[in-house]
Amino acid sequence: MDADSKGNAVEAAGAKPRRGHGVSTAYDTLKQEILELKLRPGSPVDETELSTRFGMSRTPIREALIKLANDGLVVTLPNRSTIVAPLDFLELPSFYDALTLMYRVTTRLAAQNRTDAEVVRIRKFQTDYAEAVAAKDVSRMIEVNRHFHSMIARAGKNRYYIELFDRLLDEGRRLLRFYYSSFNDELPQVYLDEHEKMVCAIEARDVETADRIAKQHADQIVRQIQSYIVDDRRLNGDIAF
Amino acid sequence: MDADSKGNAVEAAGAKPRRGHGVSTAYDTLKQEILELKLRPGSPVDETELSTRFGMSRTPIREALIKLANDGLVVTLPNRSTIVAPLDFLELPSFYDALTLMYRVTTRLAAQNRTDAEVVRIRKFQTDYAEAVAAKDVSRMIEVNRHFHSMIARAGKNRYYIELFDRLLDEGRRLLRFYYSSFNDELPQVYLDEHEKMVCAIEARDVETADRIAKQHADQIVRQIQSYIVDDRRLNGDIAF
DNA sequence: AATATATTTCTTGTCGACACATAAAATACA
DNA sequence: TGTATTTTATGTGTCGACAAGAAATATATT
Repeated sequence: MDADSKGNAVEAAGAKPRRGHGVSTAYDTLKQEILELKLRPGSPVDETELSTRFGMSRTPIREALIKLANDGLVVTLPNRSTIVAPLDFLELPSFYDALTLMYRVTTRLAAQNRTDAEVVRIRKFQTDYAEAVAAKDVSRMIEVNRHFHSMIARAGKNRYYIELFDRLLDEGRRLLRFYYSSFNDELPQVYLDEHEKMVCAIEARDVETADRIAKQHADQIVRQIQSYIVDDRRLNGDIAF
Repeated sequence: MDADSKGNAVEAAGAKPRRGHGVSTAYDTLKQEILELKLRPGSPVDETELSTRFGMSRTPIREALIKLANDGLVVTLPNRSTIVAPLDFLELPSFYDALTLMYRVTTRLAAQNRTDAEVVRIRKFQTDYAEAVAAKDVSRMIEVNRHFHSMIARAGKNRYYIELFDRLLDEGRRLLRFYYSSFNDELPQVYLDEHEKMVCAIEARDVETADRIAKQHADQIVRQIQSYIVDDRRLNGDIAF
């Protein structure tokens, strides 16, 4: 399972790793792998193993793990190994609540504070998303979707909302990944339309409409995740009969 | 200025510091000092100096600083000394906005989800606050105020809101500290009354009232900070004439 | 004298090693 | 056979040291 993952991220021989690139590469790589579920939720993360894998000392690994712990992507058990943060289904209601609120607030603020340049950048992600849908590249869809909404939050220019929202979007990315097998071809089109309306409202500086669409969009996503979970339950439930 | 601060946090000789208490003591102490403005915003934080001061290696100091950086209390300049996060007045509008929203959301949720035990604990902080007001202990007032609202957020039981709110409350603590000289004796009583109404609404599970009081309370605090800043400007403005 | 270059200094980023704490394994005991 | 205790093993927490990078100082050059 992790046999081939060893050594594939080792710096190429002869490369000169700049001072301080150790932590960032470890952090970025691990974050990506956690979000894409290449590292399974709950699985242990061995510092020593990572240090050999990344070809660096344990110190930068350690610092990267602390950052990941602060992002909520990893849980540190004192004196014992740290593990990839589990997907806690009991906390899903909190997640839905916060996600919906942040969708609304960031989209509202974007409609208020956007610059023209930011609208252009948001539209770029929207076309990227459309391409991913056309290509049926689910992985890319999930990633671009995250960037799309993150860009909207940035146009809102509230540092606190941006950080929380990014975190929620990452968590959502893990959830969607977890259930991406049940993705059917209908839903992406709904998202695409909602995104379009959202961009238009932001461009028109129509705060109330932006708010309404954001709420609608959030509800849509929450319903989707919930339906995934129901489907999942049904599969496991078969055994009981 | 920092002459007497050296060595006052060194572990007593002969004490056996448990494994892992290094980072937490450094983290807690530094956090406290930053929030109380004993460490001035923008001032450099030297790892080596701290390691001698706390009587431990640079490694745990480093890890504590990374955590503080993630809390936004410290800014790390690559290959350069890290500094205590400056109070950025340009970001105050964002801060007001987020603080108000979090006041409302957490108080709403507390009214919805509180247990009886939590109401008791919230009331405890309320009486502590009253005592601090009676004793005119501004420092304690600011600290207890933070715990009071943090406890309300905890009663709301949304992890994401709790974390963001705690961070905002800490930032607010620094701001209040910065201007605490202008504290007059009228305002604390207003807060006390509002807190009382807030607890009653939470106890009665009256979500709408809780929301209204929270907004009112947030506006009150924002106005206070703003008036402080206006007074501050006026002082500096005199030079221009 | 002013600018450009070399040197020194100082702090961070990284390393390898060691000691401690916890879990798992092995043993003793009822 | 099941439970309590000791032993081993594995991985973390901490340390001291070294090297790289940037600012500050000194030196050289026009």
